[in-house]
Amino acid sequence: MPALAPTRRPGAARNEKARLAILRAASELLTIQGYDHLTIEGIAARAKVGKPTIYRWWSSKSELLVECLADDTLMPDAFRPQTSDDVVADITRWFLAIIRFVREDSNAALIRSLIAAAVDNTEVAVQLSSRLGATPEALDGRLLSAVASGQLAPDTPVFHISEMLIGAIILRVVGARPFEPRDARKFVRTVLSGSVTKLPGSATN
Amino acid sequence: MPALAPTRRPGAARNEKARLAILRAASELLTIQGYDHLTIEGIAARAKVGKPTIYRWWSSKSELLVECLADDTLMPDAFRPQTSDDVVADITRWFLAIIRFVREDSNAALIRSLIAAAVDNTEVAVQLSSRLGATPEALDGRLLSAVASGQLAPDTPVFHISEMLIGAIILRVVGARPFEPRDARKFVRTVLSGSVTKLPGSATN
Amino acid sequence: MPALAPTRRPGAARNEKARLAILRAASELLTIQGYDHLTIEGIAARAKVGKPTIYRWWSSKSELLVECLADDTLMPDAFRPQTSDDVVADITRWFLAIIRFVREDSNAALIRSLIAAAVDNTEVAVQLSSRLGATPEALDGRLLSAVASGQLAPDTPVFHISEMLIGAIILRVVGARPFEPRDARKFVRTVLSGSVTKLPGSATN
Amino acid sequence: MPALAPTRRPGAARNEKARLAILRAASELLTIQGYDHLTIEGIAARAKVGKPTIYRWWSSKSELLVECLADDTLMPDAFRPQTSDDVVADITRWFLAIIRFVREDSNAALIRSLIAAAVDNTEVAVQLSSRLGATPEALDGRLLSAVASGQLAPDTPVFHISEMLIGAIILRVVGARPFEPRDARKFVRTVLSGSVTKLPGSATN
DNA sequence: CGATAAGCGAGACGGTACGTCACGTCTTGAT
DNA sequence: ATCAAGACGTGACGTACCGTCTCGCTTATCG
Repeated sequence: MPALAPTRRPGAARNEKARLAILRAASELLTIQGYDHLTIEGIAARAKVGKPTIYRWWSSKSELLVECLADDTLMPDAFRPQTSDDVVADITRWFLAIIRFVREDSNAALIRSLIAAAVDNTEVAVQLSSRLGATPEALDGRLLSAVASGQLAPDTPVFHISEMLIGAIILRVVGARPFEPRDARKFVRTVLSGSVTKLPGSATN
Repeated sequence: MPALAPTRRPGAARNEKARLAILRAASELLTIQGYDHLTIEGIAARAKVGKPTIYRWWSSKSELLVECLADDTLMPDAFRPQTSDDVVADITRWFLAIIRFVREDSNAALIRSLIAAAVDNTEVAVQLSSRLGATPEALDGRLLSAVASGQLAPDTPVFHISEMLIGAIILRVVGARPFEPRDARKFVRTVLSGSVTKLPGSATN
Repeated sequence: MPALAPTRRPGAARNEKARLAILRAASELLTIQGYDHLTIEGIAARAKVGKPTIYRWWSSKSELLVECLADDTLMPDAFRPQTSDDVVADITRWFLAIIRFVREDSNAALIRSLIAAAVDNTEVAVQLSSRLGATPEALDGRLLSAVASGQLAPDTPVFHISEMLIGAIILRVVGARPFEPRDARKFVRTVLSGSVTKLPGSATN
Repeated sequence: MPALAPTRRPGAARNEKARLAILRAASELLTIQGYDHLTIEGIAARAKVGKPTIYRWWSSKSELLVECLADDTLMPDAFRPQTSDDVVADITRWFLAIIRFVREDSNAALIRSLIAAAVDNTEVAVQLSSRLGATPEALDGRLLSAVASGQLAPDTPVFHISEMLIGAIILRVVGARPFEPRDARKFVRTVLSGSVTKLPGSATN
C-alpha cells in the first residue's frame, strides 16, 4: 500500500500567468526606471494584476527581484568562463565579457539597481554574484579545476580571488567609472599571478 | 560713482550652526535607521530646522551624505596604512583595521547604507572609498612608495589592487558575510604576491 | 403527458446548518462591532463557511440582516402592548419596556446599526419597526381595539400615532440622547390625549 | 502692561479655498452618490485637493458632513415655522414644506444618507434635526411662544412634540414610504390637540 | 448503482478605498 | 535674506474587503 499522496490543500491554485506577468513587469520596470523609482503599484499596473496579489507572494520589492533573478527574467544567462588549457586566458575572457556587458549603460544601470536592492536583501547580493559567474559551476569551478590540474597552486585562495574580481566589478559600476578592455587582463593577472605555476604562453602586462 | 565693494548682499548670512546641526542629525539618523528610512523630514525635525533650509543647500539625501562624509561627521578617521619597512604587513594591518571596524554590526550597517546612497550618487562611492583608505595619502600612496623603494615591482597595478581590496570589502558587507581576521592576510597576499620583489620575513599563507 | 412535477433538481440540498451558522455569526458580529465594521469575510470566517455560500443566498449585508431579524436571531421577542382596560397605560408600559431595552448601551448600539442598515434596505426599516411593536398584532392592534371599544375616538389616526412613537424612539437613539422613564408617559399622553374619550383613572403630566 | 496678543503660530495659514472646495465636493458627491459610495478619495479628487489635506482637518466622513451642514453647503435654509396667530396652522405649514422637500427623490436620498452618517456621528443627527427646524429659533421657539401667548397649555411638552414630529419624518424617509400632503395636518393635530387651548378657526380632520 | 449536478470549504484573483508617510514647494511672520 | 514652522498637492505605501472565480470534496437525486 503506497504512501498517501501529499494532497494539495483546498482552494484555487496559484495563477502561474499572474506570477510570470509580475516578474516580467518588475524586470522591465527595473531596467527602465531603476530601483528607487520602482514601485509595487507600477508593477501591479503593468502586469495588470492587483497589488494584493503581489503582496500575497512577496513581502518586498527586493524579494521580488530575487525571484526575477532566479527565474532569469532579469539578466542574460550567467557569465561562465570557458575551459581551455589556460586558466588565465579563460578567466580573462570571462572578465572581458562582463566588461562588455557593463559598458552598455543600461546594463550598468541595472547592476547599480541590483546593488541598491542588495542592501535591502542579502539574497540579491548572492544572486547577483551568481549571475556574474561566482558559482561552483562557473568561476569558482574553473579555478578549482585549474588547481586540480596543477595549473594553479594547491593553496590558491579560490574564493578570495572570486570575491576580489566580482568586488572590483561592483565597485567600478557603483562608482560609475568606465572599464577599459585592458582592465580585464590587469585584474586577472594581479589576482592570479601569485598562484599560477606555469603559464601556457608568455605575456606581459 | 565708486565701484561697489564686493560687500555681502543683504539678508541673514548662512547659519553655520544650522548646517552643522543638519549634518549631525543626518549622520545620527543614518546610523540609527539606515538609508531607506532616512527622511529629510526626520533630519529637519531632529536638527530643529525647517525643511526648506535643507533643500536650500542640498538637493538630495545623497548629496547631504557626501558632505557628512567630507566633514567627518559620519565615519571615524580615514583608515590609513602605516609605513614600516614591510608593505605587505602594513597593508595587512590596514585591512585588519577595516575588518575589525566592519565586524561591529552597526558599522557594517552604516557602510551598507552608504552603498545604497552611492547608487544614487557616484560621489558617495568616491567618498566611501576614500574613507576606507583608497586615497593618494593612504593606500595608494603606501603602495606607490613601496614601488619607489623597490619593494614592489615597477609595473605594480596599484589602482587595480586598491580597487580589488576595497571591492572585496564592499561585496562582503553587502552580502552580509562576516570577515575573519585571517581573511586580511589572504586577500592582501593574493593581490600583492605577483608584485612583491622581496619579502622582509618569511610567511606561510 | 403529465405536467412536470416541480421536482427538485439533483444535487445536494441547501445546508441548513450553514444557514443558521451564518445568521448567528452575522447577528453576533453586528452586536459586537456595529454595522460599518461588519464584513462578509468576517461573517464567513466566524460561521466557518466559504464566502460564496453567503453570496449564493444573500446579495448584501442588509438583506442578510433582514433574515436575521425575521428569524429572531438578532433581537428579543417583539415588544407588544398588553391589553388591559386602559389603553394609555398599556401603551405607556410598552414604551417603558422599550426605554428599558434601549438604556442598555449594547442594545442602543444594535438599533443604531439597524438604522444604518435600513438606509441601504427599506425592508430593514420595516422589520425594525415590527420588532419594536409596530404591527397589526401589537401596537397598531392595541390602538385599533381601543377605538373599537370606544376608549379612543373613531377618527384616531392610529398609524400616525404609531409612526410618531417609533420615530421618536429612533430619533433619540440615533442622536444618542438618553431616555428617562418618565419620557414614556409624556410621549404617550401627548400623542394620545387628543383621541382619548375617557381616562380610566386620573393623572396629570 | 497689556495681555499678550494670542499671536498666531508660524507657518502657512490654512487655505480657505481648499476648505470650501472640500465642503462643496463632499456635498455634491453625497447628493449624487449617497453616503456609502462617498469616498474621501473621491472628495479629494473632485475638490482638486490632496487626501492628507482632508485628513489634516477632519477625522472622518461624518465629521466632514457635520461641517457641510453647519456651513449650509448641503441643505437649503433651515425650515422654520412662520409666526401667525395660529400655531397649528404655522406648524402644519412648516411640516408641509418639509413634505414637499422630501417628496423630491434626491432630497429624500440626501436625508437617508445623512441618517446613515448620523449613526457614525451623533453630531450629524443634531445638525440634521436643526436643519429640519428643531431649534430654539424655529420649531421649539414657535411652540414656546404659543405657550407664552396662551394658545398652548403651560405644561405643553414642547421638546417631545418636536421630537415626535421630526422622528416621524425620519422614520418615513428611512422606510421610503411617501408622504401625502394631508399627513401634515394629521401629524400636527395629533401631537398638538392635547395642548391647544383655543383654536382660532374650525378644522376638520 | 453509477452518473450527474448542486452545495460546500477554502482561497486566489482583479479591484477600490483606506489612512499614513514622505516628498518637494509654497507661504507666513520673526529675526 | 534667511530662518522655523507648517500647509499644500502629489504619489506610493501596505492593508482590508469587495464580489467573482476556481478548485476538489461531499451529498443527494435520477436514470
